Amino acid sequence: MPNLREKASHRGRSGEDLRQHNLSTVLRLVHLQGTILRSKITATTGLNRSTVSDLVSELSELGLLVEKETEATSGVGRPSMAVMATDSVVAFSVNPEIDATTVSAVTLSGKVLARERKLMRAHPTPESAIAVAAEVITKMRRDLAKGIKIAGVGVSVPGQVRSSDGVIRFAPQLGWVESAFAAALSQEVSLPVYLGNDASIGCLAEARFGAAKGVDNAIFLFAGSGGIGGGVINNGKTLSGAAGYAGELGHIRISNSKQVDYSGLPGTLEALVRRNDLLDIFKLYVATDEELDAEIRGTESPKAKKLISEQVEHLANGISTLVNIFNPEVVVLGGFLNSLFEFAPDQLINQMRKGSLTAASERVVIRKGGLGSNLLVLGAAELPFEALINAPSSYSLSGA
Amino acid sequence: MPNLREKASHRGRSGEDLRQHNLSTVLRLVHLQGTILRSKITATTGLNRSTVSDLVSELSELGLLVEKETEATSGVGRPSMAVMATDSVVAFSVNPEIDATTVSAVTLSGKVLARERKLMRAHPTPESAIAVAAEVITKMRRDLAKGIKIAGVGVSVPGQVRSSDGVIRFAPQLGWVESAFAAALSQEVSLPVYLGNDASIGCLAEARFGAAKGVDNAIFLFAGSGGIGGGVINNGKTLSGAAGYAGELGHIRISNSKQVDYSGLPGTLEALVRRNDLLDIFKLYVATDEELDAEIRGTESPKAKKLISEQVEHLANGISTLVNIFNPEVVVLGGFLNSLFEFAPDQLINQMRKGSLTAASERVVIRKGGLGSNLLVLGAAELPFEALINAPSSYSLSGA
DNA sequence: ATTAGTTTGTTGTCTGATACAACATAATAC
DNA sequence: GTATTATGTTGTATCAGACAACAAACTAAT
Repeated sequence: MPNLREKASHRGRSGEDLRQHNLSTVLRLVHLQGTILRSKITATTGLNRSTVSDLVSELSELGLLVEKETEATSGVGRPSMAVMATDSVVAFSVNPEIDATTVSAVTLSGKVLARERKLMRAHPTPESAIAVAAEVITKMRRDLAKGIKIAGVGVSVPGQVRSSDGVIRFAPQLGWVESAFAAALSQEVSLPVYLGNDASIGCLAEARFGAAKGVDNAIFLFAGSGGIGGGVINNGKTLSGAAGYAGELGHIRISNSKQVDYSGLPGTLEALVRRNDLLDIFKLYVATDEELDAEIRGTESPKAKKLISEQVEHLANGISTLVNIFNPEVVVLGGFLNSLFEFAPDQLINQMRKGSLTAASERVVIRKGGLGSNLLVLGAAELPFEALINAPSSYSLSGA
Repeated sequence: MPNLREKASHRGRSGEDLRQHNLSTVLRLVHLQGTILRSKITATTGLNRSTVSDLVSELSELGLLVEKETEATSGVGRPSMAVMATDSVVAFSVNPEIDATTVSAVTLSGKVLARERKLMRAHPTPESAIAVAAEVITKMRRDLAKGIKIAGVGVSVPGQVRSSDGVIRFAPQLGWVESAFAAALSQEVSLPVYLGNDASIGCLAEARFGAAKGVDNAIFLFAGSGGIGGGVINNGKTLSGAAGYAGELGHIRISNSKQVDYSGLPGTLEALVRRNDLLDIFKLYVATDEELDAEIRGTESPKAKKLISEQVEHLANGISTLVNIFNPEVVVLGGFLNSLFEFAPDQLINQMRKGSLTAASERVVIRKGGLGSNLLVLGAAELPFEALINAPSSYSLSGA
């Protein structure tokens, strides 16, 4: 028999857990909503007015949120207090890429205080990326106002991350293998460091603040220069899998083609929907998603149209499979996948329906990702914020 | 803004919820373990001895579990009381098939008290299946000892089920479309009726009592005469999707073949791994899984071997995709899929690894389903039991 | 302007659930 | 038989949330 004590599902709850849960619930609500009336918190949580009052003042004393009188009164009765997340708690988000490493400072209230993109001359190693990140974080930290507290660092990794210990298993574009990235960066900056797969993080951001806001069952497909990543929100929670590798939606096999993807797997979505093939046909070497989108929109070339159309079909086939598996409400497309969708929305939707069960696909909505360049910045910052929100009264915040 | 009150994630908890949660935790533990020492409950839940004592006696008074002195003492100290689920709470499970409808009575302690398989002369309609099920349930109920309470009825449906209202959307083998099965059966027997997809139910049963017992991340693939179904356990919970249709793992597209499956979708796992093709090659018209398994094991025909080998490859490709998506610890195979696996385990494993990410597949174990014919019986009974366990003190049990 | 009505914040009290400590009980070990 | 160990039982303490009463701050109607 496995050790049952380990399983959260079999743990009992005590009064203190109750308090923690309710503190978390209130803080999460405030964090997600930005600003929210205390009366709204009461209504949403179902807790008593006096309890909410108590919870809010405890969170206030912890320095996690701020109360403000509402000026604009709407309706009869005593106006309710507005509650908002503090600007004084910050998380850093780090996004290592092939040619640059970006570091940002994000407040618990969702403001991006600073962003710095450090171009890397040589192909980055984990060590060089850690050094750059540590340097920028240390500098930003000095520049922050006194009294600001740091929740930690979130890193979006274009590759597979073992969530339990923050090890990068394999990041094909960067060529990184088995790097204890979180531990090393944490050592450098003396802050807790959380790692996540970039697509999972993007999914989280879209589900919290973007195109799938408020949706409990969503799929996110995101394509960049390094292939196709994905994430899944099932019942409001990120699909994680046993070791945290779940959600590799680019690597679903949709064809018996021998064409391989960036991880060497044949016939997958990523192998058949290739940004580089599109760039080639437009004779582009490098292009931003915007430039590529403009080409796709404007092209009159039958050859290009044929290629695009084929990719739309492959994408639809991939989405079909995912719809059958997950029965989502929303499918969010990011990067050039959205350009494909907008090129031929009907073709994509029809082909998707052809390949999926009626019951599962009848209510599916396909949407464009809504957060643009802030996607990974906000998403990565959510990792330390999530840890903070899950343990508001015991989480150890660091000074600036 | 969506109505936040609806979302469980934003609900606060009060003291009563705490009690409910702890009662549920204890009852669930007892239900899953069969018999468990009170000291073990204390250790597992982390709750205080006195609290556990209190919880157990409340559940005892509710007639949900029984305490017994342990005779076999092991170790020093006062012997702990053994706690077991009562035999006096029963759920009925119903399994409609093309040629028969099976009804069983299962106790909360996991014993199958009765089972009756009613052959259906004509192709069953929802109405005829409901009539048969109601008749058998009523008879069994009369035969039960006095004092036995009924938790409800669980139905395993070979098709897509909308979990919210217990409507069968589409059951291809049975030819049923849009049937309010749960409501109708509930009307007949005056008991709460819960519906589930057969493969999801099988998955649940395997995860609770069978080959994936104690595993928090598992995939279940089950093949019968009606195609391939599947279920997913993610973080200990059944994957449900927005409307409850998630987990249609037979309908993942793995090839660009035009061959369609029983739902008319081309190139899917179900379209390419076909029981009927195997039957044909062995010149069988109908066969049990055991008979088919014997043929597969014993065949010397190169043609048959080739076909089997192809099916193994397709199955491996399907599993690859699922492994990439879900990163499970265990993949459980049921029905003839297990025969395919045992025919060529190395081929299947190698091909699976070829098609999946190293990180995701390195620890995957493929196993044979361990519950046999009790699979759906136990699984379907879990549906009402689950409802009971989630609200032990307020669930309304019916008399026998 | 005054008053009634409405909604929300605040305060003190009550209830209920779990923790804790002390004691009782039942086994083993020597 | 006594010491030791582990568990059940009982009474008390603590803590969190519910509830009721009241105060506060607004709108609307007269």
